[in-house]
Amino acid sequence: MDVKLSAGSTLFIEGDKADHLYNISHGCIRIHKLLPDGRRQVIGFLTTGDFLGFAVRDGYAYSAEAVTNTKLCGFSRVKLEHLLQAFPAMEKRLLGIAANELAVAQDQMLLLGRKTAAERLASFLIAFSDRLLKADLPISPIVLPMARSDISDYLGLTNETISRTFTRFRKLGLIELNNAETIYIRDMKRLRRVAGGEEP
Amino acid sequence: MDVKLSAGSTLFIEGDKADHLYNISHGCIRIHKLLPDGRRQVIGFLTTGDFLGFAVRDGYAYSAEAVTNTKLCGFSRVKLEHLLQAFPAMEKRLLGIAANELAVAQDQMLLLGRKTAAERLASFLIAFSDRLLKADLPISPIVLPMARSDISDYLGLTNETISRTFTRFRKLGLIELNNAETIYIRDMKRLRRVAGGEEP
DNA sequence: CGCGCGGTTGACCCTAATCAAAACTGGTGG
DNA sequence: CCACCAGTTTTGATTAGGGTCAACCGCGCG
Repeated sequence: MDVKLSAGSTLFIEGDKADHLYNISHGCIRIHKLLPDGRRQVIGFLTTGDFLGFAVRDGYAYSAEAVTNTKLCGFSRVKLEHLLQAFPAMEKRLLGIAANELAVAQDQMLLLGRKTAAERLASFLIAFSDRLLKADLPISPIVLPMARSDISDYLGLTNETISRTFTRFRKLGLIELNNAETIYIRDMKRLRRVAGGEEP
Repeated sequence: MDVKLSAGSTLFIEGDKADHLYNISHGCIRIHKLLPDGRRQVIGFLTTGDFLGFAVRDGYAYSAEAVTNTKLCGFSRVKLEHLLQAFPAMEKRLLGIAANELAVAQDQMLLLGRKTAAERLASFLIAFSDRLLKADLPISPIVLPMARSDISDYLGLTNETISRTFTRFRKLGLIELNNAETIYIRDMKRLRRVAGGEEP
């Protein structure tokens, strides 16, 4: 079943009954968790081809919102159950996807627990660039669909720190910015070293 | 195939060829990632019954070391493949386990990205307590098998901060410590509120 | 007994957060 | 077309939470 979301709108929120699994046909979705006082952690950004809505218990563990206009393909949980019955090979594929998500999540733990602001932002840019490359999309410039506040909540920082770090990178000749969304990577090698924590 | 590890010894390190999946028969395993300069992020602590060694690519994504003397049951990847062929239901179980791990990892992202030191330590104690409860083990006192440095690297903090926060909790009457390992929770309700970010 | 290691405590520092304001940006309507 | 406004981004000044460095404590072990 197809779902269309316009930028900024909500697909579901944390705790909603998790009756669907979605696959993104086109667009960008942001998933996040909130603390009672409003502090937000963005868990990830999902794009074309990504799955969304794995849930262990009966409720979603996070909220999902559209960053850009997005089209999704939704499978009801019961229908999915039948589908898996019919194509057991799919289960293996889902397991592979979940294991991959897990590895990504663990990388993000390293980032959030131990990396500096510069290392976090560099890692983010590198990951974004690698994702473009793997999707056979043009890799330069990088056009960020999400706001600074989304990036900061993803990296465990504030808007101000993101902004300052961007200008620092600019002054170091690592990147170039036209406007806030459009980024040219000028020194990929050094940016990678920063992302890996090998360079101050 | 059974494996015995004595406290402190290494099961595998990040990048090793991931040819086995393990199930912990008894003991406690710590998994972690390192940055080139030695900064460490502990990804998790695994105990009796937990699985260990899901790997997407051909290498493990983290290192695994024994916290206490540990006994594990190891399945070679090929044998596992056969096992899954024979018992397809097992795949569904593995998927469930992976999805659960993913949810735990996402909670940890919220913790690492947005929680204060006090909230992190409280969350850790609550999670430990809940795990004891779920395993039908005595819940008081909590006996921590791991060192302060393990806890700090798990929570993205330093030993000193962990230590200071323990004494703060002690002074607030939230917990009581006999020695460094043995902890009595004295005000579970407030500790839970701190863990959830609802109390300063 | 004394050594060593892990843990605690103290003094000070630094990174990133907070608070505040200016610069842009895009959209609306006169 | 341009002035205005609201929201986002950038920049600046100051603060604070947790890190770093160092001393001290306490316990187990050779």
